[in-house]
Amino acid sequence: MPELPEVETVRRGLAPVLVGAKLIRVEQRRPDLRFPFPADFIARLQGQRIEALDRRAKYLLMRLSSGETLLMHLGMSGRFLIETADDSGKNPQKPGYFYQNTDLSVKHEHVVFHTEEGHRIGYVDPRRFGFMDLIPQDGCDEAPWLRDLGVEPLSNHFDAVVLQRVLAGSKAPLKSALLDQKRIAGLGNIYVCEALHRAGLSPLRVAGTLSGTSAKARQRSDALALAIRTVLQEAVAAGGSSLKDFAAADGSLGYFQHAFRVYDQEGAACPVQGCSGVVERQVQAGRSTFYCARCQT
DNA sequence: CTCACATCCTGGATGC
DNA sequence: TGCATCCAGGATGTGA
Repeated sequence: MPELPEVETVRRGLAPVLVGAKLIRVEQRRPDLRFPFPADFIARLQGQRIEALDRRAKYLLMRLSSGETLLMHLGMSGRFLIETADDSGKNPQKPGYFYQNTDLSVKHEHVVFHTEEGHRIGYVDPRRFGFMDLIPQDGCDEAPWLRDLGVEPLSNHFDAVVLQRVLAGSKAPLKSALLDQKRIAGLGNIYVCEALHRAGLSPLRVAGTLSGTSAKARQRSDALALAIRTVLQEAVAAGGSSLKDFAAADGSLGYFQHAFRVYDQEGAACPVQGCSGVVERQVQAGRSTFYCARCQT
């Protein structure tokens, strides 16, 4: 579930259950995910009260009463499964929640949080590209995971001028530059493709061409900054995107995938009014890029 | 420094 | 049905 809108959706789903709750028991089912769990992981969590649940880029940050922060990254396939004490598995699904205890979610449930309030929150991650760490709350922006992250695209600190600055001098393809978390934090493959299409910009264009003082560069960076904000806002409002993997097990109700204009739409007509192009797929830096070569220039 | 690429891991879809 | 192959939302470390 891993781009910014999906992580934000998870945060909003978990917050009502976790914020203010006390962790009375934590289970750790294996020594590592993508990386080893930190030393004394269980002991540093059990007994802590959760004071807040924040998000930075694609990271979830659980603020603990001990003064530490539990940092969690969902990788490609990480998700949370929430059950309440009186939940016999028949409760209706709620946005951002994953209820069904399928074989897959049991087999790949690596961490379980039990709260004093009677909730059981399982972390399920088949591919184990996710990870967890404990970092100090004071100066947590200086933690290695967060230190080099770029601007938060939904914050007030992001606009066309900032976009021009972070792309200045880059000879990388625009698509690759936007995926670079050091420049803008939180974009992934889907929303980069979608934002570029909305802005009418080619993923193959040299990123640095959006910088500079020409009217064209200004116009392009304006369009892209707006497209990035808009697509992320719409996706967050839709509860993120639920993709086809683990379809039977996936209890997510995010529905932004129905609003994709180019992502995973190879061969479809370009949805731009008056454009006669067809959505193409091209591999860039080892990953699929979807775009319309006619209206994205 | 910047960029392209392989790599970690598992499961699903597709093709023979 | 079985098996091989390819693909997937991410990010890091390497080597050029």
